[in-house]
Amino acid sequence: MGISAAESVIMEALWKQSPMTAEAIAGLVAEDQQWTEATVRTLINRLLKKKAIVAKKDGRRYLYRPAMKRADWVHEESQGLLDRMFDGKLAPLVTHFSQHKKLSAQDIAELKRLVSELDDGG
Amino acid sequence: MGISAAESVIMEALWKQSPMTAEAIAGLVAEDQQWTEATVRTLINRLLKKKAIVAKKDGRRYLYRPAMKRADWVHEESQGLLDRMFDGKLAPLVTHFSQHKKLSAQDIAELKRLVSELDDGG
DNA sequence: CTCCAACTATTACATACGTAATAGTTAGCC
DNA sequence: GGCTAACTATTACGTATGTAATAGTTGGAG
Repeated sequence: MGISAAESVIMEALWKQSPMTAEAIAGLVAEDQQWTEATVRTLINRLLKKKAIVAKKDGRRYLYRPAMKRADWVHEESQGLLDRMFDGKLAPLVTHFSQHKKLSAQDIAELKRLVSELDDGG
Repeated sequence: MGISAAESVIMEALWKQSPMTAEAIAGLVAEDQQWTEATVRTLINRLLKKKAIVAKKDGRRYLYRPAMKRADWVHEESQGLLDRMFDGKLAPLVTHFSQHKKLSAQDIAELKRLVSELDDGG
């Protein structure tokens, strides 16, 4: 259904740079993950099947690129979280963090700036 | 590892009211889910195994109650999302919503109030 | 005591996911 | 044109999850 955690590593690589060959993707993610190239290829194929990425033949190999925008994915995931635990709304999440995580002064400053800009810019 | 989506339905029921018997839980969640009582019992047992809930014998049956606070669970999940897609910080998530979801006037008012209170109360 | 009803515990099974190995195909080199 | 290296595609396998059925246990009614 959705993009799994492991698959999202591939997506992030492609959002950072694309199109890329499977080899290039493997190279990029190898910096953080302990995966073999076979694993990367499996994930690529699952993403293809899910239509989350597309492939275009380039000579003997394929070049892969995302079929969805990162912002859209981020939005789906975020809205999903809000729906599941914050009545679908952003404010209660902010409330939660303000009550539990003890936002840093910098976080608060950032939030204040954001909110004031919201007021301004629309 | 974590609490799955289906399992969280049981948790939410127990956070709403506890302790409860398996039957009572099944009754509560039956309003929203199409699950048989067997399914509810499976989920209860998995949550027990994960130590997310505890059982206490009450005569011939068990009473179940959460072993973790909802706020803690919400926090883990939320922080997980922030870590995975917002560099671990809250402000970028708010930025994302302000740019993409077109927050409603009410959302913005709420956010403004929250932020001003943050300033006040510490 | 024995049997049943009410509970709990065990087992089932399909799909998804994490992780990977092996098989199949094809573009070039000789 | 056939072989090999480089790619892709297929298959594998253990665990998690969603969903549930069946087996086992035990407190009470007779």
